[in-house]
Amino acid sequence: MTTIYEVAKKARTTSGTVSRALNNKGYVAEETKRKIERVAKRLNYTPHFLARSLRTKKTDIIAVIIPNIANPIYPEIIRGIQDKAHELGYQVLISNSDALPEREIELLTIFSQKRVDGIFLGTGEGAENKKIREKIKKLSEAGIKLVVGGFIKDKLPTDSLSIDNFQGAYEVTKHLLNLGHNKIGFISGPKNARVAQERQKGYRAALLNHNILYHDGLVAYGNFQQESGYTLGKDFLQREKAPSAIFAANDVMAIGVILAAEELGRRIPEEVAIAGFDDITWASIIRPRLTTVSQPKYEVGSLAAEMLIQRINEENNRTFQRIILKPKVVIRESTLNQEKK
Amino acid sequence: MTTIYEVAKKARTTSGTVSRALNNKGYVAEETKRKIERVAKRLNYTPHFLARSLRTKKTDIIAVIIPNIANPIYPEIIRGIQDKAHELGYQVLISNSDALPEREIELLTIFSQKRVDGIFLGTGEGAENKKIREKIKKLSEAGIKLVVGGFIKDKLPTDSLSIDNFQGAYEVTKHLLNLGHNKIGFISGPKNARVAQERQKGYRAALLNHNILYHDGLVAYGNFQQESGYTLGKDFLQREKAPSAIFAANDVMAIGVILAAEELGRRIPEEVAIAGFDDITWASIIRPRLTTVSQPKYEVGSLAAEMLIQRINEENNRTFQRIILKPKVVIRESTLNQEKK
DNA sequence: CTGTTAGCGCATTCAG
DNA sequence: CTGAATGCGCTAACAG
Repeated sequence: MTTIYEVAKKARTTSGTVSRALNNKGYVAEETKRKIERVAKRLNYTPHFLARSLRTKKTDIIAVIIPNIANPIYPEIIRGIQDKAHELGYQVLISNSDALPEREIELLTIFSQKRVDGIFLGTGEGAENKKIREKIKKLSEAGIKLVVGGFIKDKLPTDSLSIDNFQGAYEVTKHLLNLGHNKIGFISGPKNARVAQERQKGYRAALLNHNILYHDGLVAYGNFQQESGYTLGKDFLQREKAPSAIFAANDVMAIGVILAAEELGRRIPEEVAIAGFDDITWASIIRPRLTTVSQPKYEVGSLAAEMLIQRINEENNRTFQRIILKPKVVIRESTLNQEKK
Repeated sequence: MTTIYEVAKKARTTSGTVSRALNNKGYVAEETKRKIERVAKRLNYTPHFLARSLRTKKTDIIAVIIPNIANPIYPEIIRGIQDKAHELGYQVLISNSDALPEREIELLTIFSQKRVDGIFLGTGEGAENKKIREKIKKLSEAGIKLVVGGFIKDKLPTDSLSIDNFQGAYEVTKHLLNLGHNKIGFISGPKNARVAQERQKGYRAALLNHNILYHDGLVAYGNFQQESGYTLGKDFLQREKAPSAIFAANDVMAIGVILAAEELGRRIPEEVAIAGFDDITWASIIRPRLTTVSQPKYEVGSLAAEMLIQRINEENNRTFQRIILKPKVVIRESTLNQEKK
């Protein structure tokens, strides 16, 4: 590796001047600057990232912690983060927590050891977990730049963003109710997953609003995987008094329900209407196309990266942003069968 | 931030000893060691990653360059890479090249500036591009640890792995021929994409093997996106003498073809058989389920990470591995409609 | 077994 | 405008 000293030597000057010249900082005569640039190029000089970082205390790297990159809602979010980050000169480190609080904490610890400039925590159950809240507080106090995505409970000392899960669920449920369904099954996520809880609350509130009794027997708890949607959906459909509509807390499970309905020979939406949440790519490819709640994934990612990097670039701002994005219900054939052209 | 010096001071010793104690290196008395550990814990000491890296010349980070994380074949590969990397103590930096050679080169340059210990290049057209080949050679000579995935043309001075694209395509095509199709449309990828070229060769070889004339008119060039599969598939199907089978160079385009067929009211596979390549998750969810060529994505990622990290941990080994994995044809309803239970 | 010393490569003082 | 000196925090080599 060629160092700044070698460049300085060949250019008959010193490291300080080379540094200033190459970084366009401070004064340096046009002529010496040109000379230095020529020599640097000839020697194929490239600054040593680590050394520079050690000095400047900036790595130009942000870390992203998400439950699982293989979960179809994340790639697009990640792409949004990456594009914005690259645009602003940052690289992106990505790790999976599998939504395990211990793992999230472990990763937060690793990344806060001065290897990255900031961290985006796309939390699983996340902020709902006490240990994680404490960890976040601690990091924030230690000056670690952090943005939390997903569900945010308290006024944590971080910037955060999430979509309005309650509202989204409320609205799809209302859509189903308006179609005349009064027995709607809900397939939730893991009991401790805050996102699922919120969606469940939205579902419940909509029922209430329509004067329909909330009934525990119509709520099943899955794990956000297709298999669980399939199993629980099948169970719902095989009951003596099966619900006429099923709303799953995410699209992946909703697709499982569609497969179950198909297997049982139930027509969708005539015999059973099905709705999901997320609007993953495949929601509009599967047949029937899936009614769901759409969140602008790419934009969420992009916005998250922007918030984080902005936070990185300012000192001691103790007012935190809390952005809650409005979701949008997308009505498709799985609840309403009518061609619109 | 608390440094090693503060720990040393409180423990009434010096930085060297603290370093040895905390890293379990060299000799250090049990007692002093315990003391140091206690103090370190009390002060909440955590080593400064950059400083350590500058000294040891290791970052414990690997970089991954892929065309696009939002392309459904990548998340699983990435997950394989991440899991293996984490297991071995590495973090993973991920960037998208959008299969643009200039972008690949740019990213290779950035990452080789001592910010990562090694690079996995999951190339788009990649090794087929002269500039990239040169770049790879240069980096290899400079001692940068590199593993290239995807299609590999020459005996480049790097480890590499890819699946046998030719073989996979050959076999699905043979499958179609054996079903009696003798007019098989092929939807390729971009003309400069080596992967697509190889798959096309496999298609062609299978035809030849069955004494069927290869016909340019039966080959269309897409861009690996669903939309192009849809458009080109529709075009094939609306011809006066439409092919009775269509083989697309990847699943995403094949799904586009399925949608086109559906829209035109053609029954699959009775009126048109459809096959893809990759076996993405959705290939088995879409109806009809898609016949395709399966590659063990998670394992590919895991293996790639393993190769790279092994390479990182050895000095000056100038013999390079070239692994070519065997793909497997998965027959589903889109070509062969029969229930098997 | 432990303390001292040096230096990784750079950016930033501070004199001049 | 430029050179010299300093130190970011750590580990490794060496002397004791």
